[in-house]
Amino acid sequence: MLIQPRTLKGFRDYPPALMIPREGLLEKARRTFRSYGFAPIDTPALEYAEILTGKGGDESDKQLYRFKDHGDRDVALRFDLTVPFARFAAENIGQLGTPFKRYAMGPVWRGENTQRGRYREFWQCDFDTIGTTSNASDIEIVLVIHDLMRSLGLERFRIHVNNRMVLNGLLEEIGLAGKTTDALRALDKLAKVGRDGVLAELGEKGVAAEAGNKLLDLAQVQGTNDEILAHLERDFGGNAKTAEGIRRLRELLGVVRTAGIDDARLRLDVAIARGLDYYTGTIYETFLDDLPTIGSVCSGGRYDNLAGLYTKQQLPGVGASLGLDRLIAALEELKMLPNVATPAPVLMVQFQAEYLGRYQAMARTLRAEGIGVEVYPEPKKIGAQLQYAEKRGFRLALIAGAEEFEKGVWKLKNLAAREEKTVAAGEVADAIRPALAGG
RNA sequence: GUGGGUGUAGCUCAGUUGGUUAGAGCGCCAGAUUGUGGAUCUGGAUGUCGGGGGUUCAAGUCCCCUCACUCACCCCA
Repeated sequence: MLIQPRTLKGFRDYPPALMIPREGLLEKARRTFRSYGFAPIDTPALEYAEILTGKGGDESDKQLYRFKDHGDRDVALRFDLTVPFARFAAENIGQLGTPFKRYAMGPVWRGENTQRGRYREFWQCDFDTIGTTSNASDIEIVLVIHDLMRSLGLERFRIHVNNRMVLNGLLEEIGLAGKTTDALRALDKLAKVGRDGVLAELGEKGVAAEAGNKLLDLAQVQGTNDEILAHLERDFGGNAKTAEGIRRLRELLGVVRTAGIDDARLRLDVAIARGLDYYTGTIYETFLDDLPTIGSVCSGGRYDNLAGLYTKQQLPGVGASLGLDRLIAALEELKMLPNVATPAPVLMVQFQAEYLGRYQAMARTLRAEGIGVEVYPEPKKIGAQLQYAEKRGFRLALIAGAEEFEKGVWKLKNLAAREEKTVAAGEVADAIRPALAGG
């Protein structure tokens, strides 16, 4: 009896067509993080359950993959990279010193129901700064998100920002301080369920219609980012928390603008709150203009108390996380993924088997020049080999037989253009480079 | 986790009120074409109808269970 080959719900295989762009995105993300001075770290997939529970709220506890290991230890798979980082920081901050900036990329697991762009195993690319409450770090996160998205080839996106202090202050002022979580969760759905929907949910949670309306009025203030801030300040600037939140947001907008980023990229959105309980200040979400329904592809915020669960030392932090698999799902849907199943751009046609040695010699020469070359393994008909090359997404093919070797030349074929030119043996690499440069 | 939808060839799908050997397009393979792939022609292979069980003389079609995908809720990357 054969075992049926299959994967678990929410867990996936990654064929070359997914893995090649995936590795490309990871490489670009890595370069961006490093360019800002974030240093790489990694932490285990498995942690003591007590490290992870109670950090993201009830919901993330429910979603935890949790079990007893062979030593009867209560363990769980990480559901994000931020909580393990807080544990790591608490353990090692003495050696690391502050401020400390790190990036980490790896899989996380959440046992929730699947949906488009939503899996039970997915990769996050996290970047965080800990050890400082300086708003400069909050602002830098916006710059990183922006440059990250651009480096990944995305132009049409918008970074939504908010600050929990603004919301917390507002809630205090309208008498909802005790219902912060309920109120924020309801408010978070504004874009989805509309004003009446939010009011209804607030009503269920015991919030009076008057307070609910007040909250919504504020969350729905229209205008430019600056106008919204001015409006909030006028009405609630007297509250210390709100005032501080506004100050930070205003500085953020100003610095980002001065740093040369288009205002239209940033959207002050008082309605976003984020479900994770550990956020305390600035909040970020990033949406694709062409596919907003897939959700935020890069989110995060400031968490000033997270590491406090593991150490008495004050370790505030701020950061965000790129949802790699969700982003790839979006790119796939937007047909922005190249249909390439080969990581090497050049196919060496095995035209006449007796010249295999010469083919391999040329392939090695090119590889030494940094050009990826695959030598076709069988001396099949040239047409068949070219067809293989096109199907896999090779850019160029090299062809040579007795005639060419006699003259000391190679035929270099551009697969897409179906154009062929003859190149002297010593100039093959030079001829290939410009042909590959054009995207 | 809750509720709705879907699941037929590699892909996109058709398949009438249950009724013989389950179809189309595209793709794939071989040949026409033993130094060159987008065309044409000829020939060819395609499937446990997601899986299991049941009703029936008879199930792709009806019922139950299960798995996966998908949408909504919830939550989130």
